[in-house]
Amino acid sequence: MGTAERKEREKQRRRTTIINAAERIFFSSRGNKKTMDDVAKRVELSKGTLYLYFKNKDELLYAIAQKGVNKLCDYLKQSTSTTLNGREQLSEYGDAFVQFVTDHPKHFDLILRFEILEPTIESDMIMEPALNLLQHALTLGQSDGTIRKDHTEKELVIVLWSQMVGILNTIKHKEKYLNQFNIDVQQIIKGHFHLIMQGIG
Amino acid sequence: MGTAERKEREKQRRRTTIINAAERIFFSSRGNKKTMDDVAKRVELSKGTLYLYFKNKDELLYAIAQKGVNKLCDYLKQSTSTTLNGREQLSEYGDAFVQFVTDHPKHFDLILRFEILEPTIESDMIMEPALNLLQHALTLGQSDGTIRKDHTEKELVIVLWSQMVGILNTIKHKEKYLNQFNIDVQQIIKGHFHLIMQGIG
DNA sequence: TTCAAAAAATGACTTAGAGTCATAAAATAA
DNA sequence: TTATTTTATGACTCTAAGTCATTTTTTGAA
Repeated sequence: MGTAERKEREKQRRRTTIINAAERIFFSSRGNKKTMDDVAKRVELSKGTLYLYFKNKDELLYAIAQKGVNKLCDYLKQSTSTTLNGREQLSEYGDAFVQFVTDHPKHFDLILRFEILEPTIESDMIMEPALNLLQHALTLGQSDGTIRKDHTEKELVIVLWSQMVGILNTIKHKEKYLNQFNIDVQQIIKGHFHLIMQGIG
Repeated sequence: MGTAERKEREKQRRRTTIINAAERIFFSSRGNKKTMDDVAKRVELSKGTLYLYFKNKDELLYAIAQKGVNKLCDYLKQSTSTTLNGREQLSEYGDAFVQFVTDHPKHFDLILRFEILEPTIESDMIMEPALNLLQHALTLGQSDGTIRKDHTEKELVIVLWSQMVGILNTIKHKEKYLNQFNIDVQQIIKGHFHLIMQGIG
């Protein structure tokens, strides 16, 4: 009988339930309700049970962040077009990315968190799936001559993504400073893209 | 009589003593000795006293990070030369910065921490003094024609520094990932500088 | 020199929240 | 029906930051 299989499915379903409850808790702007106890209460399980499904709080957050990366990949796939050269495709991906951040700021914050914090999860390159998509544009550009060839696609994709993380980190954490100097966030993003598109060719 | 002045000086001296002790504690690679209790023990004061001199742990860390920024400014000043054009000066500053990070990795880690973490200190742009130096090179370059003028110096300096933070963050936190793909850190830094120097002109 | 007031220092205590584990309840299968 | 395995529970432990009533030291006027 397929008891084991059914149990496995139930386990997965419960895991998903926990992730969704946690998402609502962690993404709520309501004050300080962000503890595992809060999640447990929300999902109507005991705290101990949460720790049967997730090794620790970080693993739970990581699972939520992964959902975000999947969403981002959808955005990127959507903006993929065979009519574009590598350079144009890269630019499209940049726009799609900004759109994703605009549409799902909380998910993006969480992804940023895992880009930025001391790695707590073993296999920790949460963006990998999205980076692989980006890399296609670079490979394409290198073969159609629209992107420089003095660095490998892998190197370039890491440099580009790292720079992007830096820019978005500043936008998120230095809002006060930017305001203080009347610096427009849109201008920063534009400036970044201008530099990159000129530098990449 | 100058009692008040003397007291003020003693207060400053004690503050410095605490900062130095904390630096040795926080920068020690030895296991887990990184608590305020550990600092208190080291400096031979009670924990309560630490909180008379620093509002919280973060303020103490911030003071250490500021020492690091001062050191970095020394590096930048050292590499300033009137014989260079803006673009060349910028490049020199890049090298000086890498040298600083090499010489003082722990200080740099702490600076990065304040660039990256949710702002806990009110006036939170710890790098400001160093950014002002960088900005001189940009201003110079914009007037001698070696640096693009379609963005203000302030915008450019923020974009450049943010990108740099992103790159260094990746190097620090994604070491495993980079190794996994046999990616050389030096190549990443070079790639970054190549892109920037081409993009900035 | 004396001594009351002010300033500085103390460390036991409180707090918050992550993570644990002995125990109990539920599900399984013989 | 019942022994065994799986899943769930929540009271408890642990850690480290931050507090505060009390004590000690310093100050300066008499």
